[in-house]
Amino acid sequence: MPTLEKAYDARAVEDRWYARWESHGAFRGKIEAGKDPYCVMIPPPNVTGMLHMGHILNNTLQDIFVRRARLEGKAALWFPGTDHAGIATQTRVERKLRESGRTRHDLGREAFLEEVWQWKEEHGGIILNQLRKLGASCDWERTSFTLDAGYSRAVLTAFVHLFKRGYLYRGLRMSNWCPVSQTALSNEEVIMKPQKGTFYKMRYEIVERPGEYLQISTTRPETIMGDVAVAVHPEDERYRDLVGLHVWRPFPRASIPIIADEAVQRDFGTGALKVTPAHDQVDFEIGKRHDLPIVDVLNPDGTINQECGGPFGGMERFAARKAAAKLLEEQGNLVETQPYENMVGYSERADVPVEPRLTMQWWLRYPKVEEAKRAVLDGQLRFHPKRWEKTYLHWLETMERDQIDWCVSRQLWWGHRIPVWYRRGINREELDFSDPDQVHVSVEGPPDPENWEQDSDVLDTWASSWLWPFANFGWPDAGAEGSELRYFYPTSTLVTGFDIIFLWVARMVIAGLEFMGEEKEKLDADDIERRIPFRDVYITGLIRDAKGRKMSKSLGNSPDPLDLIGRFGADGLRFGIVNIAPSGQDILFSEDRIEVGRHFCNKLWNAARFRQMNGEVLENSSMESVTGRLAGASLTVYDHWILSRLVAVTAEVERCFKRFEMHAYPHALYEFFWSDYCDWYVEASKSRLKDEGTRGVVLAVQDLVMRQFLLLLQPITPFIADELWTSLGYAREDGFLNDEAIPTADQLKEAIEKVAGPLNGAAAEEVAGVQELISRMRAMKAEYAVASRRDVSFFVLADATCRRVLSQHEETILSLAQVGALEYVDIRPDSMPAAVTGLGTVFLDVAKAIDVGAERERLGKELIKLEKGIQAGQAKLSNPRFVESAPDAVVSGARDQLAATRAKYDEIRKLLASLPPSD
RNA sequence: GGGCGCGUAGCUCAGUUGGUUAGAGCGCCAUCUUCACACGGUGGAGGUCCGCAGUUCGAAUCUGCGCGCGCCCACCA
Repeated sequence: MPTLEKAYDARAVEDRWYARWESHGAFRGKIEAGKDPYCVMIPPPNVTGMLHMGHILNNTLQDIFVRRARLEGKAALWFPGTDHAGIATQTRVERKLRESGRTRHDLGREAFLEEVWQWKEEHGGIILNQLRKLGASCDWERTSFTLDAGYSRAVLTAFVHLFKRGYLYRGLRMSNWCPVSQTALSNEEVIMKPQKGTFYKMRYEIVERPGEYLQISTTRPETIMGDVAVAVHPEDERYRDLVGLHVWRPFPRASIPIIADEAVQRDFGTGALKVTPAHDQVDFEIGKRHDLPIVDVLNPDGTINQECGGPFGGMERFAARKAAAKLLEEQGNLVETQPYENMVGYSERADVPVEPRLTMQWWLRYPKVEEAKRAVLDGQLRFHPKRWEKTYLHWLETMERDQIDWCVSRQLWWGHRIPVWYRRGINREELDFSDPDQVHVSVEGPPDPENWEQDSDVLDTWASSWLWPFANFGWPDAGAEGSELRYFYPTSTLVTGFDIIFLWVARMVIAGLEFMGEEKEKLDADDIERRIPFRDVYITGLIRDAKGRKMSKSLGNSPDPLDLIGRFGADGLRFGIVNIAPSGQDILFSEDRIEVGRHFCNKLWNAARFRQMNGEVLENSSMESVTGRLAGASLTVYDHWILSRLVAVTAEVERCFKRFEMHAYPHALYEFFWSDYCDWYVEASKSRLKDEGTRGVVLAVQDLVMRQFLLLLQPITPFIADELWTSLGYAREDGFLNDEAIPTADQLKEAIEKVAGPLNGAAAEEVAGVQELISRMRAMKAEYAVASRRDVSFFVLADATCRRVLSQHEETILSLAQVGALEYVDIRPDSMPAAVTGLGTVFLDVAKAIDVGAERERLGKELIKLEKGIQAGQAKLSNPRFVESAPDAVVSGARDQLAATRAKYDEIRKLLASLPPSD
């Protein structure tokens, strides 16, 4: 058995253990007869991504759930993989090409895709190795990728099904266009941001009344060329007589009608709206209602086009805005400008304003929205913390009410190409999608490909990752009785951030409901139960810096997780980050806040070291072999107390997992181990360790505590747990903590009581009394500046009952309070500082004259505190309604407390009276 | 405009069916290098639980109003 070093060195331990785990296949998830399945699907990181703090928190929590499940005897599987991340990855490779002066179009589709695959081979999967450093217990042999052949087949199959079931359609609609990525985006990929700009008030001359003008406000004068009408509210008195007339559009000069439409807000701006159907959703709808032409003035890259762009053809859109304003001014048509801030949609990826643009896209009408809501309302799918259920439901309700469809096509090359073929030579504008001679939709493609042309778009990445929970198990081919899909699906817990509840979580639920079973229009409760992709969703907060700012590259406030692992240890980082994560709120990160994790590991390490130094490690390979050493032994009150606390902390951890209160989990571990075990139990048992006759019992208790504690701890700090598991002799031959079963609180209690008899329920109270006494004695020593002296004595004034307790604990008291002797007295010694405790009054023998004034003040302060307590207690107990209505336990508790407080109060009064008069 | 949440010690947060005289970590002050651990021990200072009103025998906890802050959703150009 190697001796442990003085300070814990995580580096020396962690890599070694991970390699052992992996080579022994410790994380392999498989069907195990008689065991309950437990499956976590990793939220697939972008294949070219790097580990950031969000991943650390998220994946630590997943690992905690999975490792705990293993200890609870479940067949656990953590399924890893990466996401092809269409826009992000394609953009990266295009950027690289641009460095050598090329674009993807120079290469052509096929050659470009080869380039991307090449990039993926070189740079993909770095993040997976980083997760190994963190200790993630993924089943790496399964590592999935959303563009793998099998996965792609699932994606295309889903598309074909949805098309055949009538949920997918192609349509010319207003969509969010990113001029940088040059593709359409879904609403969820557009982020609204406040943008400072200008509000331009301008005037259009009325055609039928030369010299008269209509004033119009806009933030976008660069789209004037696309104006096809001016709209006012039908009930707006100011403009009623103008409806039906025309105004002159200033450039290119043209006569456009003044129309009335209810979509116009009378009290906004001038109450007259320029209508640009090609570049605004509202305008588009007004255009439809009034049968207006559509004039598109933009190119796909956001520049103004030559055909309709009038004088600004070729200009970049924001330059054109300024130029248009200038031209208005020159024409005398600009009435005034004012600074203005409005919300503008930005492309999430490219971080530029998106353009509402009329384009031909594939749209998905969401199926099973009603069922997705019911899954949560009926409690089959649970969010933790629960309040996120409202966010989820709210989004689904909006989708349903406003019939918002999902734009699933992207004008990219990197992704799943849409499995739709159009017969060559047919006008694409007038296709009949129900005619298989014109449009072919299948996974395999048409049998005569030479006569067809495939849709050039690919699918939104989220339209592949929404199948993640079942596509990874081989759907649509798998699903037979006895298959992994049957065994592990629905998966157990999903851990993710609230930012993708819409993008991913809700859509996975919908996909599960739609595909995990026979095609069915309406689902009943049993169907929902079987089809949902997971039962529990644990939502994490966002990691921010210490000032509450989002972490970002540009701020440079995002620490490198690998660097942190190097300095704190993966265990230290894991413990630290979970320890500071409040329940479902954002997390303010700073290094000194996670230091506690490293310190805790070191404390644990040294406690194990202390155990090692005090006696040979004995046969410890099962709980019974440890408890067996307690048989027939006489346990002290401290033993009873710490073993009761061990049972209690085991129950507390069980509660944390059951209720998904993961912030309370490290707190419970920390407090038990540091305060109860190290500060009190280990310290109090030191004297018994020096005695041959009692050492064995103490070591057995320590071994039992450490064993159970390592099992409780392993999910959060797996490396050090396994290291100590082995060095303290708990490991079976070549085994891991990973393979062990954790005793439940009930099992632990039963095992202890079987050999040692019932645990003493009153031990806690007795220990608390001794702890109070010791603390008071230490405090007095510190106040009188004799803290470092061990030869001071205390006099004790106590009744017979207390004396009996004190004498039983005398050795502990002397050693923990660092006192030479306790001397029992029957009368109050004069002129000594004193403290009143539940076990009697203690007097510090300072062996010199005390400062009477200071002592009087000290006691006086305490008297005031006690007085307040007495008043509160009296007020309560003299109220008959309290005595009648409060539970008996509360009333008797209040009585006991009042009595104890009174006793202390009286004793202090006597102490004060016994002090000599201060002059 | 609609929705969600937060306000407790200098800082970050616990406090889950209302029940003793409100807690932790960090920071701060003092003290100790005593044979597990200075990544440590011991002691201490520090709080009108945002405010007001209400319900109750009893409120940090429940209700209402107000103040301050954060986030999400949303087509007022």
